[in-house]
Amino acid sequence: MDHQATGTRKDRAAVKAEDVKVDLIAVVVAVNDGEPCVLTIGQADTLPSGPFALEHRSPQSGLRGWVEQQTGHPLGYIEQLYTFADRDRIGAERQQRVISISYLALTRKEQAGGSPKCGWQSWYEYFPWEDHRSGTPAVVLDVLRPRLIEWADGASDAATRRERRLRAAIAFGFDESRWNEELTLQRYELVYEAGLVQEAGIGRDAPPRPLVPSKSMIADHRRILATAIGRLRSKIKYRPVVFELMPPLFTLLRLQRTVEALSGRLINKPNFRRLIEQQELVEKTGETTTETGGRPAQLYRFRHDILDERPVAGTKLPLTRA
Amino acid sequence: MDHQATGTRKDRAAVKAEDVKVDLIAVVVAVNDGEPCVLTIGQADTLPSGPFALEHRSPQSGLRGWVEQQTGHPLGYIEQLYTFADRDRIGAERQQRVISISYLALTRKEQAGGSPKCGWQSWYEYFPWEDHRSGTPAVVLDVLRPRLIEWADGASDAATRRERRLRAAIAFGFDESRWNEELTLQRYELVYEAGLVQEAGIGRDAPPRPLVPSKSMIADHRRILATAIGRLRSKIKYRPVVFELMPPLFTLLRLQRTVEALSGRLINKPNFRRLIEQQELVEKTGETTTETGGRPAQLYRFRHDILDERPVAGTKLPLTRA
DNA sequence: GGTCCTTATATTCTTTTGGACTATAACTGG
DNA sequence: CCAGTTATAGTCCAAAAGAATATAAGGACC
Repeated sequence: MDHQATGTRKDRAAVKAEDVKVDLIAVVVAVNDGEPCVLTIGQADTLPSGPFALEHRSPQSGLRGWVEQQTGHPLGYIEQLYTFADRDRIGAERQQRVISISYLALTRKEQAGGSPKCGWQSWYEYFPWEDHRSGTPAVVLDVLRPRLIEWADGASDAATRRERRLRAAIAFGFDESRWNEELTLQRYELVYEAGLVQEAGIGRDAPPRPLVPSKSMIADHRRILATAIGRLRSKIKYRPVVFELMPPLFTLLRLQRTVEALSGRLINKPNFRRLIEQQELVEKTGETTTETGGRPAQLYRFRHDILDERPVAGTKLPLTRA
Repeated sequence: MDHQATGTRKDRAAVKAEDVKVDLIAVVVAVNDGEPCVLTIGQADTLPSGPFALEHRSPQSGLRGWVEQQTGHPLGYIEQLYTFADRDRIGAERQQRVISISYLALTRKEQAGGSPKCGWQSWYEYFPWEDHRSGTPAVVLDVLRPRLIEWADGASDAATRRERRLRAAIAFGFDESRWNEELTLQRYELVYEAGLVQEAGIGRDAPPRPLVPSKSMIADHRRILATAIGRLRSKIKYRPVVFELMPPLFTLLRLQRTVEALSGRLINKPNFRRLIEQQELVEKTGETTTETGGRPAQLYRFRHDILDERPVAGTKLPLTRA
């Protein structure tokens, strides 16, 4: 039992002396040319991060510092994501605790000239099964589905087999259930448990199952990214955070494409416009642009003052109903 | 600028040597006799907590241990709330970093015999302005409203005055805006900034403003509780977590009273029943009870299997519309 | 035993919302 | 000037959500 291992308050001095490391880690998101992107550093696929130091007033301010230093990008909107602190999440056997406080940050690519050592990666390179903008991707039907069924049926007892099949069906929308774009983390965990991604093999008796083609990340950064995607996909439905990703002036179609990029699914155009307009989140500037081809489009601007007036205003994708 | 103070990666050794303390802290919630309650320990109003130690596999398991040891209560549902880590959140001047990973846990009072050193406190004793079940409480209209306006008008420049008035109006639903029960944290922060709670005076030149009558908690535990309440009020709308607070068998009215206790507002009875029934979250047991007085009520049971079938099923209070 | 009170349960009506669809307008490029 | 492309406006319908009312079934009290 856990509580027998916790010790008493007298142990506190001993606890302090342990080797604890606290990291700040950022998932910086932008949408470039209709692709949702995440900021990475170095050669490997690594999220910007750095130790939480005593000089930092708050973790947020520390994070801003690290990201700006490592990537040259100033951060605007920041939101705490999750604190990862399980014992064997990093190195399996090292007697060291690594606590990572993760954050979701939203910016635009053009914000500043990035350093050479960082770059934007489409998040669908890490999660090719998450992009349903052109219908269900082939990798889901041809690769994931059979492998997951195989994994489910590989369980020793019938109850586990049933449970695994059910989880897979819900997460990926196999049987009657529909695709739910918010279940990014659950899907990643399934794929991980089934041993279908590279990082799943580390530190255990890896079954020689062939992998689902996708880019990996170091340590558990891919899990952190999955957490961020799920959170963002959920959040755009009830908070007007998309505008953090938009330039000052934009057309309604561009706004729609941005939301579609994030959610990974298409939206009905007239309904999207109606929703945006009736919420009064944006206002016309009077200017138009012909850069879109076809009839010139109105340029809109986000009404920043609305943030003060309405606390829970949302973008409300027309995706809600079952 | 923050990033100039962060140092480089070479500082890591020095960072490790710093005095960092990581705590786990729990907001354990139950609903007893129609009152939403939080579990506290000791004489003072203190949330159960303990240091995060290397023996703990995960923070969750560590938390379970501490709470069970300090209160005798085993925990069921646990969810990470927020990680508090600002520098001067505990002692003002000590050169020590305290990081608190906070969790929201849901149980029932009857779960087990609690230790003598712990007890349940109605959370409306800490937040008397949050209970709108009998209409807007007097303390909001008679005390908070005038004091907050006074505080807003005390600002030096006109812009700040306007902004403060607006924030107060939105958070408390003063002018045209309606009461939004999810804004618990925003309201606490306003009350805190205005110096109307006891703990606001610590470590700064406290203005001699009379306080709003309410119970306080040690350190920043009241803020953590506010965070938990807001999160829970939001969550019951889209996830069936209320049932963690219910006994195995219950009547629909009791379920409604529980939701009302949490959200702090009344719900239309027929609509609530319809909503619950059409979602198929519960099933009749066939048994009835006469303990409610009046016509005997059907006893229902939560359909636990629904959790496997539908990921995003919610309780959906009839509170959504503006 | 009947009356009244209490609570449970069923039903109706109406407004609002959100999803699908169609039509028209305005520009570009050949 | 015609085809193609995109922008914008409007209609229709089904589902959801709010409010209110009616009926059922027990207990308490006289």
